[in-house]
Amino acid sequence: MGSAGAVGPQLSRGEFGLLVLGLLGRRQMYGYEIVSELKGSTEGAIDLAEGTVYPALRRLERDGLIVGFWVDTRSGPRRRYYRLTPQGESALDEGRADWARFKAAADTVLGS
Amino acid sequence: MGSAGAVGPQLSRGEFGLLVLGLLGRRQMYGYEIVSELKGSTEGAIDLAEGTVYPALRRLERDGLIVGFWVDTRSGPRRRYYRLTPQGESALDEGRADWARFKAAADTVLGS
DNA sequence: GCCGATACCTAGCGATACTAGGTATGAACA
DNA sequence: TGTTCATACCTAGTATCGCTAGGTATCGGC
Repeated sequence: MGSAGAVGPQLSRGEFGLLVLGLLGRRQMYGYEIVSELKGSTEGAIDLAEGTVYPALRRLERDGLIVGFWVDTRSGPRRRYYRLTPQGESALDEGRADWARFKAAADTVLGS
Repeated sequence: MGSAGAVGPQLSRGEFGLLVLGLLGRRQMYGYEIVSELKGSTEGAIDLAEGTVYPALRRLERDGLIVGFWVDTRSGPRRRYYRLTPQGESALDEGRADWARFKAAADTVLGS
């Protein structure tokens, strides 16, 4: 699934997971950073709660799409950074394609 | 809610409801028609199950965004048509704006 | 009379997004 | 010293959603 099926199921459920994946496709990041980066880079249009992001990261790691590792800091609590696995890169590619198709389809329906 | 908040919550939960609303913004339709119309006009990219569409229609009606009415047919079972209420039109406008913002934000994140 | 296409509906399941908390670290300041 | 703040992580519980997998009913054609 993912590449062949209709977009609906993919995007409706793993939508935000895909966005997290997209961020991690640029560079490795930690959860708290992802929350503020998402909000900042989208001018507040996408403002996910921590309670959304942390479980999403766990699911992505559970599914083998990302790997996490602890990094100690000089100031403040340690951070758990994540980066994409090869599987994650593939999933991101598929996700981007799914997103493009869904976007086009939704635009057709919404008449934008 | 709707106009002011971040797009995420709106779209992730009412996403398909918005698409149904978008179809009904063009003309009144009945459930079964919506299913095939969605699939057809998006070339299969959006293929919602009946078990998705009928409950969505009930929610939209419950929320006052659409109204349904039975129409007898000469051939086959009767149909329940739906059309937008004034509230539904406003919600569709807001939904389109939300969609545009979310689309732009997601494109930024996904780098498309 | 039976089958297929149409057209509606729902219970139950799995998954998600969010709320509303909680814990812990280190810096700044009095 | 100790209190507060920003950082940074986590999770239980709740509401809701999309889907599966059924079910019912109407009408035309054979």
